[in-house]
Amino acid sequence: MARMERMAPKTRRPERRQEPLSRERIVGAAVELLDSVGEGGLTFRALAERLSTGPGAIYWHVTGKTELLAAATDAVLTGALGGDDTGTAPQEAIRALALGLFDAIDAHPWVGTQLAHTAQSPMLRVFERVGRQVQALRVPEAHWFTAASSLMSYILGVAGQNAANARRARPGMDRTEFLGGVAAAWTELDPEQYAFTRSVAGQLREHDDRAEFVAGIDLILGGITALR
Amino acid sequence: MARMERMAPKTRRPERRQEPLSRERIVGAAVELLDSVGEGGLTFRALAERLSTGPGAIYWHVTGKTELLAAATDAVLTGALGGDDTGTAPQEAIRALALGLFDAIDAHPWVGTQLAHTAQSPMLRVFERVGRQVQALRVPEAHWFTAASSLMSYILGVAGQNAANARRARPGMDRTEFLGGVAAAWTELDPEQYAFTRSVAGQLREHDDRAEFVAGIDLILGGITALR
DNA sequence: ACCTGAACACCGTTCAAGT
DNA sequence: ACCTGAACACCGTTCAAGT
Repeated sequence: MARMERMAPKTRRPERRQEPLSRERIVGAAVELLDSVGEGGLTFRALAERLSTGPGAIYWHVTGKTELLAAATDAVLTGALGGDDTGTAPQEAIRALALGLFDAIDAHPWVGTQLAHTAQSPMLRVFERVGRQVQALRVPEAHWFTAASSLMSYILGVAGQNAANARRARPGMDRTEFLGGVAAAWTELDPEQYAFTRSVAGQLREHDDRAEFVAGIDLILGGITALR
Repeated sequence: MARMERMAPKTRRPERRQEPLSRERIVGAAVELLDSVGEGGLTFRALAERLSTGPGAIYWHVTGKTELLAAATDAVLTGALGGDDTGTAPQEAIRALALGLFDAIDAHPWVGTQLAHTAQSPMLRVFERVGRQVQALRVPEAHWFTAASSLMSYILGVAGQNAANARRARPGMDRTEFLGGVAAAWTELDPEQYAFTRSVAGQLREHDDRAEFVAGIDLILGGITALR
């Protein structure tokens, strides 16, 4: 009896009584659903069940599925943009920002798809963050726009494609095992049509998406700093 | 009566008798439907009507919607990969290839979305084409994979995002009018949160997606050639 | 071998009715 | 003001039946 000191709280544990529905709770549940069951799993009925209501209730807080997906995307991206760059060298700040987005999209692959659909406002925030570092790199003003938009496009574009690749592999498969399989497939391609691809199959096997991603950033940064 | 020389052809116009269904015709009709009514308009029922059959007939030639979309994407991308690079300087060949893809995706914006979903084989073809030019640039072999995959990711990623932007603007709106509107909106952003974005609103106004796209390629090419 | 079209299970969205 | 849940219109896919 003394064993499990179950000092009952004075007030009953609050029964997990249904908090009221809210845009915030809905978007949160949507993100969870997207993460666990994928884009096809996000259904107003499934979402309603998870929130223990009817599907119609959701429409009181959200105009429809499009807005719901946009809000979910926004939530994830906002989380990834949390860091603070003050005091960091511009190149390093850009790498950190890029990796934050890369990891967020890798963890929530459906965000990659959404980026192509909506997501106006998060993109603007990315643009601003990148742009400030471009300024800090002392790039001539005439090149600011090009430099910032190239970087942003690369970051979001590549992160999105990486997520797509990840989705293709995923089914519990081990990473190196997967890469090995693809590399093996490359080796069996037609030697004439795919001479180059075959020649880098080995590099694929020991390749690291994340490192490759940063390497691409550095290529662009190299091009940008050459502008001054 | 002589006015409209309606010289009736000897043989009756061939009645446009129903050619038999085929994977090719189905994919062609799907591309047309996607172009004209967008991704939401591609329906087995709509497609069947356009081909004057029932929806079930399509399943004899195609396993489902996923394969249909992949095939449509493949068809467009294959068309864009038509050119021949032999005899062109590598940098120029890469720009041409990139622009071909950019224009194709711009003309068929739904391809941008699909790139994030499937499209394994067309990506491999892009990779090979880009890779050969990377070799021609005399990049050290250890960097082949990184250089080629950075370029490909940038090309497909940016082209896809451009298509998404285009879709946002499209409704018949004039291009410069549209850019002017966005630039004006940028000018009204919070000066503290969006200092950089506001400062390049003018550059946005006179900016050219296509030129910007190539400028980004050149940045990467700059970084790549710095590797040797 | 190929096509037909009704039928099935499921979806986003609406809305009268409730509290 | 907010929630309920049946109902509507529509979707991808299947399949027995036809030719």
